[in-house]
Amino acid sequence: MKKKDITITEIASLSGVNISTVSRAINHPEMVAEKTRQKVMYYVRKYDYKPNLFAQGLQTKKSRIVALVVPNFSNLSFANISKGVQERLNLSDYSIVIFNSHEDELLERRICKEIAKLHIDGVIFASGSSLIPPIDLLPEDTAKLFIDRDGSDINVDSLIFDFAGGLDKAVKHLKVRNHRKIALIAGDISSYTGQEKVLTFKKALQKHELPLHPNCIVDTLWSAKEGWNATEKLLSMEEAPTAIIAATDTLALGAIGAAASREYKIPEEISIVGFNNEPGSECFNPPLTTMKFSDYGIGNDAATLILKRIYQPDSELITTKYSLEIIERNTVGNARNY
Amino acid sequence: MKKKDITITEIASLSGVNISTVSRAINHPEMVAEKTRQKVMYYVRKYDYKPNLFAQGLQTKKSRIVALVVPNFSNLSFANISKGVQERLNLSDYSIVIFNSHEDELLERRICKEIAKLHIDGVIFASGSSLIPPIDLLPEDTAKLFIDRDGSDINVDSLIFDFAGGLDKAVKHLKVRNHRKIALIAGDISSYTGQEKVLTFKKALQKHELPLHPNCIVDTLWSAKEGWNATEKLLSMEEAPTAIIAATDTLALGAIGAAASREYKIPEEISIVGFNNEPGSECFNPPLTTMKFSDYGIGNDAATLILKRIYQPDSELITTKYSLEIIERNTVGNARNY
DNA sequence: ATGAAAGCGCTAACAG
DNA sequence: CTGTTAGCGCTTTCAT
Repeated sequence: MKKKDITITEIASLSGVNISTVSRAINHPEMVAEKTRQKVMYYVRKYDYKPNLFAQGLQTKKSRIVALVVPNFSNLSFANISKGVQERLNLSDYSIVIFNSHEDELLERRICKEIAKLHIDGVIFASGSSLIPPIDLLPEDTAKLFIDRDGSDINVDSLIFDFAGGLDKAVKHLKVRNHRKIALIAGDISSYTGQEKVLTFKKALQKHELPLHPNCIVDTLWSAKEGWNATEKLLSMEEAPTAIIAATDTLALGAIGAAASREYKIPEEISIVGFNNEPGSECFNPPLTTMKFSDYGIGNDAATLILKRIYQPDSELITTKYSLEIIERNTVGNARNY
Repeated sequence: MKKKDITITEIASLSGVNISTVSRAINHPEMVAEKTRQKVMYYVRKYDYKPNLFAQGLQTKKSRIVALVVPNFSNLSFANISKGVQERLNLSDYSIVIFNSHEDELLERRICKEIAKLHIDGVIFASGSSLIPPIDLLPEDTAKLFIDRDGSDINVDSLIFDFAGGLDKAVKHLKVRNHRKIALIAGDISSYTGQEKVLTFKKALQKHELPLHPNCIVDTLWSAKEGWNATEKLLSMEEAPTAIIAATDTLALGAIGAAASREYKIPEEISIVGFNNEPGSECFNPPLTTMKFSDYGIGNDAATLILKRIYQPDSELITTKYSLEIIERNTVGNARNY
């Protein structure tokens, strides 16, 4: 298959028209006589003409590529999000490329530079890492969107989860089952968003008239191992909590493992609730009770929104909040009465 | 930051030389007088000049981008592989973009077309899905590489795992512990590679003088849920196997969940071995005994190899096999004696 | 060692 | 409605 790609010039001479007419027939069909258009498109299809992205980009400064930047693959809701983005984008003949920053600040900066270099039209940052993405490294006219991080103060569209609402539901769910000492494995709280999570948790406890015990909010990164370690810490306290809320299912996976390894019966002796309903959490041992959002839907919305921002850079700033619903499985039980 | 990128022309006039000299100073330093070069590079650095990829690509037909195509994010070894690829590539000033085919044949084809359109220089296909990647959709001069799939027959470099060797070790490990009835959750066996896996398993059993029981090889996809379902099937047999080998840790996660939900004690009543040592499997309940390869190392090698192929398209075809080592954790025990 | 000039494939004025 | 033309920013002959 050495046959090199067919160019607009060749299509033009085949159709017996000028190259600019071919260009118009493709990009602005309404500017071309129906008959000419037909003729041109016939050859376009026959030879499967594809515009050369380099040439097109050189001219238009657009690549028709959107990037999705994720901090890791461990938070498996990213898989569904990416699928949602993918399918929506394909509908509009855009491509999606994924970058994994591996929760590394330097790498994230590097990625932004690459994105700039590739003249990518829009970037979706999926949260997880502690930092505000270095969007200053991106051209101003690159569309930007945050998932799970509020960018309204820096003029970036955002799709955020109602973590507060979810936490409230989770706490309530636990309180009804007699839990009085609830701990939070918070993920990364070094950031502003992280701090907000802590605040949110405190408020939820307060609202439900539950005490906040010292050391019951533990700061971690995002791997299962981190969840394990946090749980070790929690369960070795003099009076261990009877329930643990983990900020992600992956964290909860580690929490379950650690609790079980200490011979805690789940959910009889310790209750655990996760967040995100990541693929696989229905298969944990035991299956995880978790807070679910529509990951695929969010991906879809994200793609729709970024396209809108690409086409209409000055349209109104959007911040959408997604609610979380509890999925009851087998990691929550009743706390023993005192 | 509206300031548009600085171009080679501007650098040229700043340095008082012709643009072609600037181009040479950057791309072929040896062709330029040391002094001129210094002068040019001074301005290059001062204004952080970056060549325009579109213009460069239009000329050279190269993008300095390598794509990594994965079938899912569930097999978490992809995370480490991607990191290995990333870091090696960055060293050579190449970018990596990731595509997720979501185990969808159509999507995979679409992705290949996008890769062609983007004029990506090299593509690394990480296995998992059942099919041979549609590399015929890629230009002939795009470097290609398979991970975990043998492409030697179609002239593609491959990095493959010694699955046979790993399986042999796993079977032996189990046999020593008195297991006589061992089942395999095989992942997808509809493909050639899959069939080979089945054969391999049969051989391993034979070698260790173990019987192959009917229905003890189960064909699945790659999600945890699939592992769960397979295990349900296995454990509901009249005489259930005492040990299960799962082709990936994710599959094993489901296997553990299903076994536990049927009140099997792990590892006392059922032993489970995974493959790949995916991040998180050390935190399963109980922590998973699994077969490990150097995922980061493979990613690194993959990047090195694809770069070589890009620079020297006609260099000798390479097929490297990576061995697997067992990591003993807590999911394997002794089978009861009969 | 350096400059001049052609051209990669495409889009978008500008004419007609 | 269509053709002509001028670049987009860069690399690479071909001269000098």
